[in-house]
Amino acid sequence: MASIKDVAAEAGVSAATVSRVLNDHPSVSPEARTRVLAAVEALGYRPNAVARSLRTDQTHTLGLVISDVMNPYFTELARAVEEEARALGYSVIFGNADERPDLQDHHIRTLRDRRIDGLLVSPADGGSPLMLDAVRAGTPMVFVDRWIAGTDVPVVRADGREAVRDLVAHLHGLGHRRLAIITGPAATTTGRERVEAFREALRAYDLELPDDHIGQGDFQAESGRRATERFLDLPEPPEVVFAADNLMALGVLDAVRARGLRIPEDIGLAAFDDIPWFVHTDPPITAVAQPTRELGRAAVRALVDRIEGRAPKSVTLPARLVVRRSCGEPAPERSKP
Amino acid sequence: MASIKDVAAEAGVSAATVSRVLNDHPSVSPEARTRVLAAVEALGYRPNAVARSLRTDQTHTLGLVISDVMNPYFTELARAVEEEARALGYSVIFGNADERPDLQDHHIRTLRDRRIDGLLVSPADGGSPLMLDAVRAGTPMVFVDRWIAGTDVPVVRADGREAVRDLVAHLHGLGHRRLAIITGPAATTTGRERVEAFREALRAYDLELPDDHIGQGDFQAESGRRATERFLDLPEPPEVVFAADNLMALGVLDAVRARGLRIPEDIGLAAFDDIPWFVHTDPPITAVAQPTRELGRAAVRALVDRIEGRAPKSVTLPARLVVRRSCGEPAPERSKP
DNA sequence: TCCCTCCGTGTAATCGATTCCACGAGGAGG
DNA sequence: CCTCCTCGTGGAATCGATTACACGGAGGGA
Repeated sequence: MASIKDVAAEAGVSAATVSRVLNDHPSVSPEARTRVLAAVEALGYRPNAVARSLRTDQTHTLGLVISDVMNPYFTELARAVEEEARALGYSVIFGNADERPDLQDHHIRTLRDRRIDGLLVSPADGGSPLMLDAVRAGTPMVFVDRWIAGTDVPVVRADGREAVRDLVAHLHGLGHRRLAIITGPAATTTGRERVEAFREALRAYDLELPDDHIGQGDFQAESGRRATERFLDLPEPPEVVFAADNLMALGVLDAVRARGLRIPEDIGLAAFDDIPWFVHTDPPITAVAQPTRELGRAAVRALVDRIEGRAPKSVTLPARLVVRRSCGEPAPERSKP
Repeated sequence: MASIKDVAAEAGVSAATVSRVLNDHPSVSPEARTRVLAAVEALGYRPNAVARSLRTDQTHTLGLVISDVMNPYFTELARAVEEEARALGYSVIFGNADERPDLQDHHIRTLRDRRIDGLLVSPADGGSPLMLDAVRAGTPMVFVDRWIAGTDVPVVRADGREAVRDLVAHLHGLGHRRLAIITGPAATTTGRERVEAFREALRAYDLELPDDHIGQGDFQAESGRRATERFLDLPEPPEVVFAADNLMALGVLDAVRARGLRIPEDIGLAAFDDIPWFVHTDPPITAVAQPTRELGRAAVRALVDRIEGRAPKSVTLPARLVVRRSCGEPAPERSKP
């Protein structure tokens, strides 16, 4: 692979001049410029990003540590992050933590070893020493979706409070009174917040949220299945289950189907996170939709602001309720008569 | 951030010795080794991967250029690739080509600029000059899922021929005779092969595949919708539609639902690629399942073999039919009486 | 005419590692 | 006791870029 010296030789100038042309430094004569450009063309020269990074201490690469790639919500987030990063001239290295703090640490470590310019994290836990080290060491960082308290890292996230209130209003309007929730890990902010928002919304209708109506989940399908089975074994099972993410909703579907029960006739279902497939499940699922792409874009912008010396700002975007049929009473349909 | 010199100073040895300890070179005295290790610990030193890469000409990074991240099949593939790569000591940089050749080229270019050790590609087209350049330049490469003829790049893929035969047998057994297919882009091998396999399987039952029963799709949901509408507008619409990927199957679902028709009563549906959600759609969808994780792992192993100087081998794994209810006649269910 | 300034360019240092080579000490063998 | 080999170590070159600095020549002002 041709190096800058080869180009310099071909163009009959020094490597310094080639570098100046490539970084369009002002003081290069027009003749030198054209000769260099011709040599670059002739050799198909491409600057070695590794060497450049070593010298400039910039990799133009961002790290994204995501809790679970198989979760469509995070997939969409990742896609949006990559798009915006590309638009701003950055590449992205993804790390899939699979909700495991040890894997999360692994990725943070290797990403920092590679001297990425900044880190986008959706923490799987309350913050490992390693992550806090990274923050303290001054690695530019932005939290997305989930965050860790007690740091001054900017946070880009959705606020579901309003949408959860709308959901409870919707359920109450349909006559449901015994509502249950399957939460995420208490170590995650989203795990805690979503129960809190739900509890608060219930309070407005003088509804209770007894402990046996709170299923402890981990944002994975299997935990949704287990929690649902426990609900169904209750002497008086809940009328509606609210899953705090889309994968656990899948688990609910599984469990309900395994017992030969039907949604919404036997039990209702709602989910946090809306994804394309929810339109096509049996039945279509009512969900709280996050502005996922905007979150991804905003997160990258905040991180790049931080990297390039501008003040990054935290962003909170509203989520909204999308009513479908999984809690009873069909949403208006446009089917032909 | 501490460098090797800082460690050397702290340990009272030269940088060369530190390097030797870290790469466990045999000739280092035990005392020097412990002093260096202590200094590394004390300073929290981590080698700069950028500098190391410049010197050794190895980045321990693979590039994965995928046609569409939002497609669950590729997501699963990406996950498997990252897992296996991690196990072998490599990181992965993903590039999402979104089925666009220009984006694919962009990613190949920036990945090569970053001097990735090898490239895993699922080509969105028949091979751009840039991709062929990369092959000719000797960049270690492996094609996964899709491939490009006329290169000696190893290919890791699934063979769906047998499973498609099983599918046609299944459909024929259910009494269906007018079968249609929605294909992928003719520029992709999977786009072409799947029609070919289908056509061949039909021939065994003396069934025709008239042109108006071939919908030209592009592996995206919208094209599945459009093709289905055209099928439904036919004087005698097909009895079953076979979508050549899971996203186009989603489009079929959309189109059928929009007309107020039902699956499988009014029209049957089968898909290439099985994904978790197909169990939960209305109705559950019959699909040809690829051994996605094994493909991902095998692809990484082949690529790493190539990188590390061993002879890489192409791998073809069989796909298999998973029968559900979307073509009629329920599959055996374990629901309680 | 002389001097100062500015412009274009090349030389060399630098980033942080790895690795070749040389050197001194110590042990083995003659 | 001398020679030779091995072992542990440090010095210095190297990877491919960027960039501070020096230098020569041209041009302008006094």
